[in-house]
Amino acid sequence: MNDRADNVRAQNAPAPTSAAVARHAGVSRATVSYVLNGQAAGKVSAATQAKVKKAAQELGYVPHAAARSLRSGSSALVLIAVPADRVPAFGPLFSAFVARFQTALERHGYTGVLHGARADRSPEDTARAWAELRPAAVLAAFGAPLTAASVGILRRSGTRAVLSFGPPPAPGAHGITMDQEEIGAVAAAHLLAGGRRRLGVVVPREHGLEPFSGPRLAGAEAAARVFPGASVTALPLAHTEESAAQVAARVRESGLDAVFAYNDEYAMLLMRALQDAGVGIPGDVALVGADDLLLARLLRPRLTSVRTRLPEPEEVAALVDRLISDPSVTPGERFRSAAHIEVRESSTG
Amino acid sequence: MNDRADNVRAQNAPAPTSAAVARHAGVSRATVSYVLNGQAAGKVSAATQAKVKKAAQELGYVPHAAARSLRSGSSALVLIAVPADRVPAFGPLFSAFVARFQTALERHGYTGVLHGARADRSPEDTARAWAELRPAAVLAAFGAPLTAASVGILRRSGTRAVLSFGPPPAPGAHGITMDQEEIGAVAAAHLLAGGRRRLGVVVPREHGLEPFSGPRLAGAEAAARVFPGASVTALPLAHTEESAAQVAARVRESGLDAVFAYNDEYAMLLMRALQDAGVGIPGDVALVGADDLLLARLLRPRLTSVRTRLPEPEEVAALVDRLISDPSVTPGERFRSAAHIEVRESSTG
DNA sequence: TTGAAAGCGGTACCAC
DNA sequence: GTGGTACCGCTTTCAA
Repeated sequence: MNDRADNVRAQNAPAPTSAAVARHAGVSRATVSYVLNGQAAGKVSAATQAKVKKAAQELGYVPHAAARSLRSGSSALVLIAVPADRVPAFGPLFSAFVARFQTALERHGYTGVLHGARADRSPEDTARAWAELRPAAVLAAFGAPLTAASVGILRRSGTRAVLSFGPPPAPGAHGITMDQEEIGAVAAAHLLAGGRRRLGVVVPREHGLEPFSGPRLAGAEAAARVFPGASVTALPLAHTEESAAQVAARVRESGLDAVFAYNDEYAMLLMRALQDAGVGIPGDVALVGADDLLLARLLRPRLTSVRTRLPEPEEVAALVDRLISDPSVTPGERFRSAAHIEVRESSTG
Repeated sequence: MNDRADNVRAQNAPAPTSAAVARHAGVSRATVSYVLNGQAAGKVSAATQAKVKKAAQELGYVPHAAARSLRSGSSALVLIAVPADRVPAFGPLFSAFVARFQTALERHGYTGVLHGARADRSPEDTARAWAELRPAAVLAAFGAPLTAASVGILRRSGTRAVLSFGPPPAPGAHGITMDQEEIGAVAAAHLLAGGRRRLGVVVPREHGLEPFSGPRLAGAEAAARVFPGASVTALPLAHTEESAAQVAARVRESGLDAVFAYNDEYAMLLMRALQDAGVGIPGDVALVGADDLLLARLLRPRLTSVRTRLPEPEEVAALVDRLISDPSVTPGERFRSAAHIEVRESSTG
């Protein structure tokens, strides 16, 4: 073991290039390129191929992705953009999606990487930062900023596919849309059908969830409009116990008889606060969450939850691949989620 | 709106290059480079600078990061590698870390991206995949495969810093180590000090958590060894209700009086199952989780939880920056977490 | 103050 | 079957 010496060597010795491999194998760079890219069939003799592979092996040669994509004019990079300050808010559903999506992309020959978009920049600056990497595709997830202008920046700089994952797509982008309004509407419709009329809808205070909370609230309001005597109250709630206690008090004072809590995690928070405040669930207040996490089944009472199916990561990867191959396809929505409600104890009775 | 035409244009018109900007501004490529990189002071007249900037603006020019790093010989990319199949298991703590880490890196001039490492590849193949991107640094988090050989591959291909985040570092890598044994030891010591002697330790069945669950179990066993009459039983548990019910039954039958449940999420799962099985907490069984999520305070009884502080993302970013600037620094551990236990109702009495 | 040109690492056409 | 070489977009020395 001689770490120190290794380090010094590592910083002095430049990375082996294909030219180095060629020299070491006694062939030309062209030959190296053919062999190492499987273009050697009928061009390079088996003996030469073996020599080249051996040389590459011995030198520890690793191709330089940047040089390759510079020459070929297209990169294998797929950017999965998420708003950096909201990452913690997404939870296990999205994490699982990303993990499988990256794997699926790799099978199609792409490298998917997650890139956090800073919130303190304009959508255009953000798009320029992405465009510098010359990705083959950008998937802007969950409200990562995407405007018509930023789509233009990306496309002009050679990005072959721009997709919006979550919110409706910006003009020029393809969309994999999860209908947030429907989630609110389904939750509210269930509560109204159960006889509740004074609905509260949690609106997270956490910055950046507006693209979700707004439409969910709107969907609930729309559903309530068709029920005579129904009302909907917005309930701003931060993800802390203090805030939950305040909202619980407010729920009691204003005599609400049902709450759609944005998602399961806010629902758990609020359920505790309501119970601590002596509010019976579902007796006094019916409670509905969303996402249908395992969490929902673990709460007591078990939590009714609206589940919106995410698309299969493999399908999205295939779509991205298709769009990269043929970017002339007219932008449009390719997937629209359907919301389904899993009724449990927290909203019945 | 003419999306179709825009698309066709987008695929035909190549991305504007610095040469295009030069032509459009009527200057040389060199001048463009100086102006756009702030090297223009005392070299280029103000009038020319304005011309260049205007031209870049008009053409929608975005520099090509690959070409730049190819020429300059160093990239601004920092790879945050995580095992793809384990991403969902990490939870909000790590997500928040990554978000802030990326932001901090950006302030140092780097671009941090999350890269999922497929589990079905050898550590060396994985390292080669990373090396193709020629990152300035690689942070292998939470058991992304890192061996002495893969560190070598990275360093030889020009990666200036290789860090391990979580497990102890492989030879040649720097380490930001979170001591898993200590977590188990602290939990067990607390339970033993409270008079419990028949300890169970949850070992998640989910693949890929072994680097954490193993040491946590070992730490608990070590702590138990100094208490006469104390025993430790490993409790394999999958993250499902069925599995939890089975483990709960087993806990009751084998007369365990305390369980360290790996983390808060498994603790919640098991708490429910135990309560459903009529086991009193903390009366019959004391329960301890880890991570100290908000979740822990929301459970009833409130959950005792071992918290291990993560390093500040800003500090890690600064460390990465320093290592990139001076890669000759001898590898070593730069941070070692300290575990702290937050005692609540689930383990007292 | 500006421009010409070399070259980073790889690819692929064309000639031998 | 193999090698020479132009070129991808950008930076940077060296001359003008």
